Amino acid sequence: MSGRIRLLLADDHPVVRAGLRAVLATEPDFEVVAEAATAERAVTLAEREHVDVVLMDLQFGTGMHGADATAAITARPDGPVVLVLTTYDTDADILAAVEAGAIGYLLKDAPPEELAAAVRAAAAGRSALAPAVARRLMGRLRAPGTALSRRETEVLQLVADGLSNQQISRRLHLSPATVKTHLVHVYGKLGVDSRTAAVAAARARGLIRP
Amino acid sequence: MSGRIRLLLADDHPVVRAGLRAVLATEPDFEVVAEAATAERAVTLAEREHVDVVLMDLQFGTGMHGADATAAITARPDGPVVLVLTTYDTDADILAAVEAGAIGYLLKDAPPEELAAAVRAAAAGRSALAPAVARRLMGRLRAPGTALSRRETEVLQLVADGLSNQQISRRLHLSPATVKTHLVHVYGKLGVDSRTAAVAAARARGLIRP
DNA sequence: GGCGGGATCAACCTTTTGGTTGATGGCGGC
DNA sequence: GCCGCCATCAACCAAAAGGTTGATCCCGCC
Repeated sequence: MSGRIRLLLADDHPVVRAGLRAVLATEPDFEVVAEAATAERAVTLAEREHVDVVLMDLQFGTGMHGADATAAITARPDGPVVLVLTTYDTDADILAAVEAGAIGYLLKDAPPEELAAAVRAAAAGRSALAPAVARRLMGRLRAPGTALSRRETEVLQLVADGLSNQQISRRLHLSPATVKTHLVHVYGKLGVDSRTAAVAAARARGLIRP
Repeated sequence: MSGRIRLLLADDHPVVRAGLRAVLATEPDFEVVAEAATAERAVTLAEREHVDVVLMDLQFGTGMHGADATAAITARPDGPVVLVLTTYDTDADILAAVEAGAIGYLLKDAPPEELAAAVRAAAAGRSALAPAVARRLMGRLRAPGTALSRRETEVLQLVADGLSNQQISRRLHLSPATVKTHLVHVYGKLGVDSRTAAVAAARARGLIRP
């Protein structure tokens, strides 16, 4: 194994970047070589600097999303691996990050030791998932039949936006009966029995946009 | 002016605590004397240690909410002042913190200088609000007739969580008729005519937690 | 002391939703 | 070709939610 593991921190919060620096500085085999306050800057730095692992937030205040930056970085051959480090663990976020090529997914409340272990795993090409995240992925694999269809998700999103069945039927050029049918199926899959509960459950699972 | 400003950091994320420590350590007149990973511990430490300013997060993974801890700390005479430092800027959070007695409200994406300035202001008994927060409070003062009452917000939050009127009435020890009355008032204030639309509108305006 | 707003509840009625059953057509897999 | 899943629609009934009117109590304010 060659020298120290070279890290790039990508997070829009100065406090979080300082915290990561401080936490990672206690590990002698780590070296933080760059910081990025935006996703765009992270992509630039990842290809310009010699970096082994990128610690990537998903939500940036403005501009590119962390998942898009992850895709851009991992698309390059011989590029660094990307370890996602975020506050949220919704299905939508996790899936987006995994599909973008992230090698690991950590939550920001992780203790420092777990963080260090995940960075070493990522640098060695091994995957690193927070326990809560792993549980979510497992649950999704175990119960694939409960995934909402495209149309069901579309209808549910409009419900979350506050539309009535009739408004949804007009918006999607459907009969009100069809909207009701879709919703009844959604209720069954989510284990709820009202539109507001369905929206809450879908939000909690990250099935619709926040 | 007496000695250095003594600080207590209350946040459930180790990385954020380390970041605050690192950022505040660059100010020679600051001294971080304690850290708390839970709101309960923050209350204990705030009365046991000699502390001037508490930097308080609002959301803790489990247990007491930061606003409740703030209320408990500021209820004591000669206690420290509480400066709320959180990621969110919804009306509900801001109002809860202000009513709990917080002297300031900062967002975690604040640059270090702003953070330091706010701490000094708080220590001197002056209020410190992030610009986005101040804007929200102004907007609320300009349109007071449309502001939701405490009870209305409480009911609406439970609606957003997916509860039926009957479940809400049981949860809050109310009659179902009262829940309906509150909601009708909410619909009028928000300009909507259904519970799902009310939740969507309240979310868009930051009246309930995301 | 009155006035307004908040919080509480009741009765009544209309509209919307939820739940069920059933039916049609398309599409992909074994 | 048949089966399962998705998408579409209909009719019917029961339950929940929305809308109105009206009432009581308490509190802070001028």
